[in-house]
Amino acid sequence: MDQSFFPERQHDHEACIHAGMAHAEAACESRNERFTANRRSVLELLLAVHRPLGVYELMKQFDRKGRRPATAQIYRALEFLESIGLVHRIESCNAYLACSRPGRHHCTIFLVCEQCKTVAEVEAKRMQDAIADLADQTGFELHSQVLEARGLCPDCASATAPDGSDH
Amino acid sequence: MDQSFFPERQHDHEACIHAGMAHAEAACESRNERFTANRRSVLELLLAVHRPLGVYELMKQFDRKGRRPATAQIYRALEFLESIGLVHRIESCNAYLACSRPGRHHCTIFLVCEQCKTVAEVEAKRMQDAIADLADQTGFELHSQVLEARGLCPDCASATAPDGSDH
DNA sequence: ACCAGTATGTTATACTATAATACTACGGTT
DNA sequence: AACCGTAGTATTATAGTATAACATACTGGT
Repeated sequence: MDQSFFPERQHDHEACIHAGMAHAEAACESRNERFTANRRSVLELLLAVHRPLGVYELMKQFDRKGRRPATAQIYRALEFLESIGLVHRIESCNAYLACSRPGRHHCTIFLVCEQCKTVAEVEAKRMQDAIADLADQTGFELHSQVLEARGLCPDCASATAPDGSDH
Repeated sequence: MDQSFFPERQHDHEACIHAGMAHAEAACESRNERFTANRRSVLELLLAVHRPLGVYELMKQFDRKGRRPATAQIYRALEFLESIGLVHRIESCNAYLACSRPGRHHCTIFLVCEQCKTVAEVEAKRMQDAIADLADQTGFELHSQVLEARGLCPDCASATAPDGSDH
């Protein structure tokens, strides 16, 4: 069983944040967009966890020398980050997640753990194909799709297994 | 091209509302649940259109002899209707849709028209299978899924086609 | 008539989202 | 260097989504 789609317990999270920021830096540069302090802070907060954060959560953690930003500022940063594919909105959580595979614009599905809220972002080619076919059949002009699965990640599933066992 | 997944322009909408209410009646009866005035009104409003309605929209149209209900009442009715499969929440709209295939508990995907907001609810067996396989591969314990496609319904797609034609 | 359980009415509050406006920082032009 | 337009920020206000808490009313069974 391949669990590598969910972040491993002992993965090097510092490296993972670092890579995210570095990629963002490059992505902005290549588009001639500015990676401002506002945008930087929001992305940093999102990269710090592998789960979606709501705007209030972001706002509370966002510390610009004591001042709390208004929601509008957070949304602006999120909108920008989303527009260049660095952040995804998770519809079933009304919250935002740092992209774990930036630069690769594959169609993905989000596996959302209802217990620990961790989200795995995994490629969903088969589903993409199924949706495209379906659109063809129905005459629907497909623009985008929302694919989210809800349940328990491997760790939480084994922790809450009916017999309490874990193997 | 099969467009029957989207409601036809000239379909008998009265019959369609009627059938929805009749099914709801039966569903409540069979579960020993009460189909109260509150629940009835909300479902009627949703059945009156083939698109998702937000809670404010429901509230405004909801006329209990001049009195506007509070949001809590609407949410209570929605929660109940959703729990017995008569209503679906469309995550990407933050709004609620009357089920167009009540009684059949298949896995479905919602095709949401971004122009006219009409939603088609179509069976998605292939996607269900793909997700189940994916869950197996990743050790994810699947509870439910959110499948929504966004784009243009056949009518709106042809109306906004680049050449303006419609044939 | 009473009781228990369910649903409602109401108030309050938290969270999500966007509009509008004024101000500021940056880059390019002359 | 002064000017100017654009993009981004700061701030205020407001709309829409969602839930908690509590009192009241309805329903069915004994």
